[in-house]
Parts: sequence; structure tokens; C-alpha cells
Amino acid sequence: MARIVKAPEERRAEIVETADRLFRKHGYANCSVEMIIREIGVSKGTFYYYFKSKPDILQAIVDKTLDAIVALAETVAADNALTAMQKMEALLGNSHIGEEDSLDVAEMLHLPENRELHELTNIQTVLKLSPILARIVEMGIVEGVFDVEKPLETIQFLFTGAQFLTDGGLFGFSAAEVRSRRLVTQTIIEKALGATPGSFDFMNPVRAVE
Amino acid sequence: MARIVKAPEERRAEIVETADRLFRKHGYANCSVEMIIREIGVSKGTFYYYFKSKPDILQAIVDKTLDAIVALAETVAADNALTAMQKMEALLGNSHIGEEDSLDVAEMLHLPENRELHELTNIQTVLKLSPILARIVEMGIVEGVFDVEKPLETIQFLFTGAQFLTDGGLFGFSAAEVRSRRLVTQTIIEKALGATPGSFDFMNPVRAVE
Amino acid sequence: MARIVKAPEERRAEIVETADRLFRKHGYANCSVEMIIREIGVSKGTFYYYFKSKPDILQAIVDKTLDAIVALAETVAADNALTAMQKMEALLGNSHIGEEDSLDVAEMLHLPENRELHELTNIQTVLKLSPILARIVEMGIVEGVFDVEKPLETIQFLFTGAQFLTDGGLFGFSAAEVRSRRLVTQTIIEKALGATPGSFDFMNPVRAVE
Amino acid sequence: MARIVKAPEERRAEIVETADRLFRKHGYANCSVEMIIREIGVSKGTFYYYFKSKPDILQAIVDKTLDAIVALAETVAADNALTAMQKMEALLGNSHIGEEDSLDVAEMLHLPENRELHELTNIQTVLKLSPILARIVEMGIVEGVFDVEKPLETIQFLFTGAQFLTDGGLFGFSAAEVRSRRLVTQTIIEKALGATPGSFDFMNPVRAVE
DNA sequence: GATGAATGAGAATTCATTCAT
DNA sequence: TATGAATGAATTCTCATTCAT
Repeated sequence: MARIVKAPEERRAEIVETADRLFRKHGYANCSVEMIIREIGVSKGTFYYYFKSKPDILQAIVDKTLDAIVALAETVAADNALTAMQKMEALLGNSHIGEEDSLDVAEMLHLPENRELHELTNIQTVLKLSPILARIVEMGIVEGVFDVEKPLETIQFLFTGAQFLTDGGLFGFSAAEVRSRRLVTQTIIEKALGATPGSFDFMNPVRAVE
Repeated sequence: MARIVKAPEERRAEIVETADRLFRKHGYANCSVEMIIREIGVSKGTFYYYFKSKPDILQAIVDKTLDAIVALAETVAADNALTAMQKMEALLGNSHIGEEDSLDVAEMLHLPENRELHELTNIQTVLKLSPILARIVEMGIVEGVFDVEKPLETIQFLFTGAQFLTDGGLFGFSAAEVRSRRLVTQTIIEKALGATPGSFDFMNPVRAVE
Repeated sequence: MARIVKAPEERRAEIVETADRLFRKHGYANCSVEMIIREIGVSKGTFYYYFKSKPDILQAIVDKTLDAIVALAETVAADNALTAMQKMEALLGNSHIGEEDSLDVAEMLHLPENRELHELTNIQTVLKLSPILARIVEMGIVEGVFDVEKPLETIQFLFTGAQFLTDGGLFGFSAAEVRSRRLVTQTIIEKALGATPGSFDFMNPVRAVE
Repeated sequence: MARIVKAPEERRAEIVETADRLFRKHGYANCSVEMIIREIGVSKGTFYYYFKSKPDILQAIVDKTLDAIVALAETVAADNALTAMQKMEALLGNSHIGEEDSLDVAEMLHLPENRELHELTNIQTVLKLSPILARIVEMGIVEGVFDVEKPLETIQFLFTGAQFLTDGGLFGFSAAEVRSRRLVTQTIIEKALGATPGSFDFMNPVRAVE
């Protein structure tokens, strides 16, 4: 095979991205290292030059994903110009359409056809993200838009419940069913957080055409 | 090894039960066919006489579990002597303590250390059980104890959300944290279904001693 | 590959013998499992059906070799019809020439081109055989043919020293050099054990033709 | 990594020394080239600039070790001020305690945790050293302190036998057992060389405290 | 119905060595 | 001289599945 030398960070990122994509598509257990390297066109040695084991690259992917998602959340949470509701919208809204690399919490939770990666990421996301959102909720309580006793636990429940949305693929829902469930999700969130009905409308934008 | 002949149904059930137990304990991927047959004391050939592949027995387990859980739910749902609330309690309550083979929805959703089995069962359980529970909710609406617009979707969301409880092991929650989350779960269910606060107290029984 | 079923003990013995031969020829580290199975014409699965790892078969070989060698020694040692000197001759003599499967201590110590197997066997042979020989020496002291203070340790030294003979291959000695060293070995043994010069002449038989 | 240029000889010696140390510690087969270069802080390319293969550096180490050991032996052997017995003591005695880089034949033969290096060095040491010692023995015969017919072969046997001492680790001997065997070794040497009992007492110095 | 010996296609990982820079 | 990214053949081991008995 032709020897193509690349900058280490570039090569590393290339491997992580490829593995990420394949793991999401076929599942961690169903992807051999062989598959990954064949996809990129590098040797096995190269893979193991950058990652000491298969679990190792899984962790690298999870870390990368979590870092991005947490960074976004913290940026929004720290923005003093926003109200609690606006922060919620910024994090949960569907406003990034079309932007190629837009980061959206809901979007990032969407990891079909996986197990290890799915759960590792989801669980850690829930654990890392919920405190940030809980603080926003607490701020909302002060602002008078939310009314809930245990923000952290409530957020964690809602996050988990929302996966029946993002896991739509596993559930085998149709587009219409997903829309229907999205509406219900909004309602439950509003009820659970003690928010005014309709205040989370940003989760279900009215589109002229689908 | 001594050749022990058994009635086909009995042998088949024996294999399913053993596999079920081992899969739940160590996880589907971590259980080899070897492990299963060694546990029973039967040969490889026998295993493949009853099941054509490893995925095949997984499906058999899921089917068995679902059949049991759905049968229970339908029995309760069909009992005209019970109110909607009593049916909820019968299905979600923690009242079966000590009864060896008691079937409890919450309990059956509790599948630690697993992936394939866990998700397959959970998802299908949600899909099969939610219509039954939704009908109970509708009955409760008529009875005036519930107030919710989309019972089916709401039930599905709540089921999924409740997993952050049953998945406590994965999340790494302590006993105290699990208790705290159980309370929140109750509150959200009550809010989402429009039930009187405290009406689902059976989910969090007060115990004299822990 | 054609599936050829054999009695387990037969198959197992076949693998052990083949591995033994290849290990002695090329060295343990230089023999892959692949080599062994190709030689026999069985599959990898078969190899690992009988031995759980590569070290495992090494141990099996060592055990087999030691068992044979120790069994021989004990039989001879227990023979009350023999004098100490006759026992020595039976164990160290060169009298089995031509008999295909004759077991001879000296012969069995001859394991060129090896490392792990060589040392494992040699060391354990020395450790297991030396007590038996030491008892013969003690008997010889009573009989008045030997005179030595610490039979066990002396035997162990002599065994180890004798390897410079059996390891002739490593040393690169010519046939003449080996003969010369065999004579010296005899002399040292006699001196170390306090035996009459020439009493170990059986170690260096006079041959008409080579 | 910073590129540090060194004089070729110095760099080469540095690599040999490091490899020597690591090989003796972990064994030749268990030391990867990676380990060696990481220890020194040099690149793979540099290693292969100085040595064309891994076996190549093994040979370099053996050569270096042998050169040192042979040089010492020849210096002692050529010293006309010493008697044969004094020369023996100088080469085999335990008198160098505390001197950091003291070279002692017995010490240099002591190569635990190794195989390839061990045997390569031992065998070659025996072959190169035995003629020198044999000449000392011949001198001793003239001086009347030794009485042996074939000095060279006898020395070779004794060298090899003495390894059951230095290989104590492999044999699993306790400190007491090693001491006991050291005494026996002395006795056999004296008998084999026809020396006065006790004349090799320097091999077993009486220590006040261990 | 039942047995268990046999299969073989991978899987992950290692590491001596090469070569573009 | 020196670097270190890249190579790839080789190795041990696993396990679902098959099939002769």
C-alpha cells in the first residue's frame, strides 16, 4: 500500500471520525478494526500506533462527543444576556437547520444502531448535561417561569424519556408518529417543569412545507 | 456424558430459561453457546437441534418475556372489578415483595448488565404494553382521575423516562439517589397524566426499616 | 477440509507428539500453532478444543516427558535385585541402542534447538530425578561403592554439568570432542561420587566400529 | 522530540548498554525495540541506523560482554606474580563486594530472566574462557596443586555444572539451598581438579552477618 | 433426539522494519 | 545523523455452527 504520511493530529482525527461513523452505522461490536482501516486506507499498524486498543478509540469518540456537547451547553448557560427560557430554546430548539456542523443537544443524542457507544454517550451526556440544565431551571424558577421541586432529577428523567424520541429508529416510528411524540414530549416537559403551556413551542416549529 | 432424554417442550424451556438467566447476568455478547450448554449439561448438538442460531434463542427469550408481561397486563386491564387507579397500582406497584415468581412491569424492565436483550425487550415492551396502559388511562379519564390529551404517547414517554430508574446500575446511582429519582418519577407521572398529587404513592411505599 | 473424527485420546496424543517434535526441531517460540495444525491437518479449532493455550500444550509435553522419565527411574530404583551400580548403569548406560522407543535418561535430556522446552524439561528433570538417583547413591554408600557427603546436591551438579554433553549441538562440538567430553564426564562423576575409577565404564562402551 | 546529536561511538554504546540492561531484566524476547528507544529517548530510525536488526544488537551485547570477561581472564592469567591458585581465586572468588563495576566471572554468568542472551553468553563464555582457565590449571599441575588429566574438558564440565548455581532462580532454590549447593560445587571442583580439600575455600567465604 | 469432535472464518493485537522528511 | 509515522505479516485465540456417529 502506498505510504501516505500525514500530520499526526490529522491522521488521528481521520481515524476517530471514520470509526465514529462506522460505529454509529453498524454498531461498535459489529465493526472490526479491519473495517475501519480499510475504509481509510491505512494499515493496522497505523491504527494501533494511534490507539492502543479498540475500547480506546471508543473512549476517544465518547470524549470528543461529550466535550463538544458540554462546551456548547456551558457557553449558553453562561450567557448573561439570555433568560432561562431563551437558554432552553438555544439548547433544545430546532433552529440550526441547514448549518452543516451545527451542534444540537437533541441531534447529538441521536445514535441509532448502537449499543456501547449509544449508552456510553447517552448516559454520560445525561450525567454531564443535567447539572447545567438544572441550573438554568433554577434560574427560571427565580425568574418565575418554572415551578419544580427537584430540578436535577426532573431534568434527568426528561432526558431519558426524550430518548424514545431520538431512538425513533429503534422503535420504528414513522415521521408522523415522531411528530406526534415530539408534541407530547413538549407537553410533559412543560408540565414537569411547571412552565406555561406553549412556552416550549420552539421544540415544535410550525413549518409551511415538510 | 449420560444421555438424558426429555420431553421436547421441557428441554426447550430448560434451554430458554438457562440462556435467559445467563444473558441477564453476563450479557448476550458475553455468553457463548458453550456456557449455556455446560450450565445445563447438554450437548452442542442438542442446542442446535432446538434453536437454529444464537440470535434465535435471543428472540425466543424476548418473546417469552413479552408474552408473560403482556398477559399480566391484559388480565389486570380486563378486570372489571378494578378502577383505573387500582389497575395502575396492580401493574406499577411494589406490592409483590417476597412472592417468588411475581411479575411486575417495573421488575421485568430491570435488566442489568445487558444490551441486546435489554433494548430488545424494553422497546418491545414499551410498544406492546403502552396501548394497554393507554386504555387504562382513558378509562381513568372517564372516571375523572386522569386528565391528559394523548394517553398513548404520554405513556410511551413515561415508560422510556422511567428507564433512567431501572438503568440505575448503568448510571451509577446510589440507593439514596435511586429513591430520590423514584419520587421524582412519581411526581412527573402524576403531572403528565393530570392525576392528583400523591395518587401514585404506591410507587414509593413507606417502609419501616430499609 | 475433510472432517476426520478420531478418538479424543488419539487426537490429543497426535497433537502432543507433533507439537513435541516441532518444538524440539524449531524451538517453542518459533513454532506457531498454525505450523502444528498444518502438519497434522486439523483445524485451529481442534487445537484449541484440546489445549486452551499455547503454553498449555508446552506443559502437556513437559509432563508427558517427565512422567516417562521418572517412571523409568522409579522402576529401576525399586528393583531389589539390582546393586546400586547396576541401577546407575541401567539409568545412565548406553545400552538401548537400536531399540526404537527405548527410554534413556541421557537421551531424554537431549533437547537441542530449544529454550523454553529445553529448560523447563531439564530443570524439572533434574529436580525430579535427582532425589531418586540420590537414594541410589545412598544405597551405594552402604554397599561401599560410593563415598560422598551430600548425594542430592552432588547429583544435581553432575546432572547440570552433563548438559554440556547433551547440549553438544549448541556448543558445536564434533563427534570426537563429544567422545572426549563423555570420558571426562565419567571421570568427574567417579571422583565426585567417590567411586572406583572405571566403575562407570558403561558410560563409554568400547565400540568396534562407529 | 529534541534532536540530540552525539558522537556515533557514544550513541552506539548507549544503545548497547541500555539494551543489555533491559534484555537482562525482562528477557530478549520480551523487550521490544520500542522499549529500548523509549528508555534512551531516541527514535526508531536511530536504532536502525546503528543496528540492522534486533538479533544484531543481541550479538553486539554478547560480544561486548565476552570481550570484557575474556580481557579480565587474560589479564589475570598473564600475571606472572600470581600462583595458579591465586589466579583461580581472582577469577572465581567472591571478593569484589561493593566495588560497583567489578567484573567477576561468576557474576557475569549470572543472567536471570533470560534465555537467548543467557545461553548465547554462557556457551560462548564457556568456550572462550575454558582455554584460559585450562592453562591456569596446567600451570597448577606443574606447581603441584592440581592433578587432572584433561584440564580443558574438565573445566568445561565444571563451568556447565556451576550453572545450576547461577541458575538458582530458575530452579527455585532458597538462599540456604544455594549456600548448600555452593559448598558442594567447591567440593566437586576440588575433587575434579585433584586439589587439596579446602583449597577453594575462597568460593565460600565465612561471613559474620548475612 | 442426542452427542461432542471438528471446523474455519475472523477478531484483536504485536512488533520488527522501512522510509519520507 | 535523526525523526517518527507508517507498514503488514504473523500470532494467539474465540466461537457460532456443522456433521459423523
